[in-house]
Amino acid sequence: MDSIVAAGLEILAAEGADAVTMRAVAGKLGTGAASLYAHVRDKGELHALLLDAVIGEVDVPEADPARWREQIKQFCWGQYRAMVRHPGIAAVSLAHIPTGPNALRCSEGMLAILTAGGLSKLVAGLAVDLLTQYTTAVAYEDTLWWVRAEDGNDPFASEGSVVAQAKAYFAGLPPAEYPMITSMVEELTTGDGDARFQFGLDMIVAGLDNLRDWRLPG
Amino acid sequence: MDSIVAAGLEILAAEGADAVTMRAVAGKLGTGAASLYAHVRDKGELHALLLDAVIGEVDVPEADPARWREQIKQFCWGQYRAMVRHPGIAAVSLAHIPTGPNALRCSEGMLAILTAGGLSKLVAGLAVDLLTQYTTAVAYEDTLWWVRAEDGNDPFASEGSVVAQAKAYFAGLPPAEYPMITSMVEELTTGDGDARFQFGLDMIVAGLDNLRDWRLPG
DNA sequence: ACCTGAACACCGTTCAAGT
DNA sequence: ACCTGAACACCGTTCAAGT
Repeated sequence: MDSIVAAGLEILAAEGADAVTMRAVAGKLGTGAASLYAHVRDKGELHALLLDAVIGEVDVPEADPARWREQIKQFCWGQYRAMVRHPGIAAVSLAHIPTGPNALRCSEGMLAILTAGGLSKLVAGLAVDLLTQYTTAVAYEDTLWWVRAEDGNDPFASEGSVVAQAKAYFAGLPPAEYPMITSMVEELTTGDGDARFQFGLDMIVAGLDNLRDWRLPG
Repeated sequence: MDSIVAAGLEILAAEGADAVTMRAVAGKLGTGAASLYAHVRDKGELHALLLDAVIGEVDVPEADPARWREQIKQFCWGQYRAMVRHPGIAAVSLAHIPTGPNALRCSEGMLAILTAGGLSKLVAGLAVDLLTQYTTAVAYEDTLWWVRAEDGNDPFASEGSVVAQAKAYFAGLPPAEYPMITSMVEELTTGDGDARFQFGLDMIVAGLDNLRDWRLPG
């Protein structure tokens, strides 16, 4: 059952989330797909196990009230890097909403950091969801590039050329119809995944700072 | 080719994104799956067409510099509601990163509103990605509940009982291991999808207000 | 208890053949 | 140009049969 997770992670890294099929995992273990059902209820549970294994690699810092902004950013960077280390897992996370033991440990740690920082319980809870979702979504977008570069037939496909392609696409649009986009080509295509992730983190933390006592409408 | 989109949207609404197969769409049209390939390159293009059709329902307000905060929130609410009206489309959007003509029109309008509000071009561009991603992710989470309620065998499954289930789950955790979560059960499970979406919007706009001249690191 | 092969009911996509 | 049936190479899952 542990070797099942290991085999799944190998396939995930090599061929992406869609390639983690019952048959492929069983094949890597030298057996048939039906054998897996003795250890795992279905494909969804297998994916959930992979997800929680990856989340287990993320460090959660002890809450230090004076440094909550750095700490929450540091944690999210750890989660982001763990997902980038396992390309494809972000897709699994988006499809599942993680609830395994390691995910709980992360939520617990994030709540400790955020409430130590003076956020209300309600805002801390909402922030945990929002930060997790944001981190996952950016990691997912990064791996979309990876998959596309992988199975495209252009041997020069790489992160650089994807940006170049986007730049050419925006620049080629009719300026009359798209005055904003065509006048902002440079700004729209600058910055790699890491820089863009940093922007979102800075922005979310700034937003939390301003809404630490936000209340439900009505 | 227009009827293909209509058939796809019908299946999407009735059975979710996974049910929009070539065979199902062709079946609804009284033909075979192979016939669709005369009008559409592959399943991905079909999904992209559905996505752009839904995005076409979203209104984009004329930029009014004094009201950029309300305007951008209003736009995102429109996009959110359009996706909730077509359960399942959010999953398609997450998998594709929309680039159709209607998506371009939306990006153009958002950039106009945000730059009118005084955000730098760089921040406006990053904000468009972030807001679109946030809106899609929340709509997607909403429809996850919907799907689960749909195919669960519990006839009482509904939004209310999902929350009740989560509440019971959190309350049942060992307090020694999860002191934060168990002491915040009420706050963690309060607020429906709409209220949570509003929180994120308020937070993102507050964050943008504080980072309107953010620059790339280094 | 665990594993297996074979089968069932599905997929997306291709392709030769028709009109 | 458009449509079709049949086929290919896959899926997840079940189940009777083995050890």
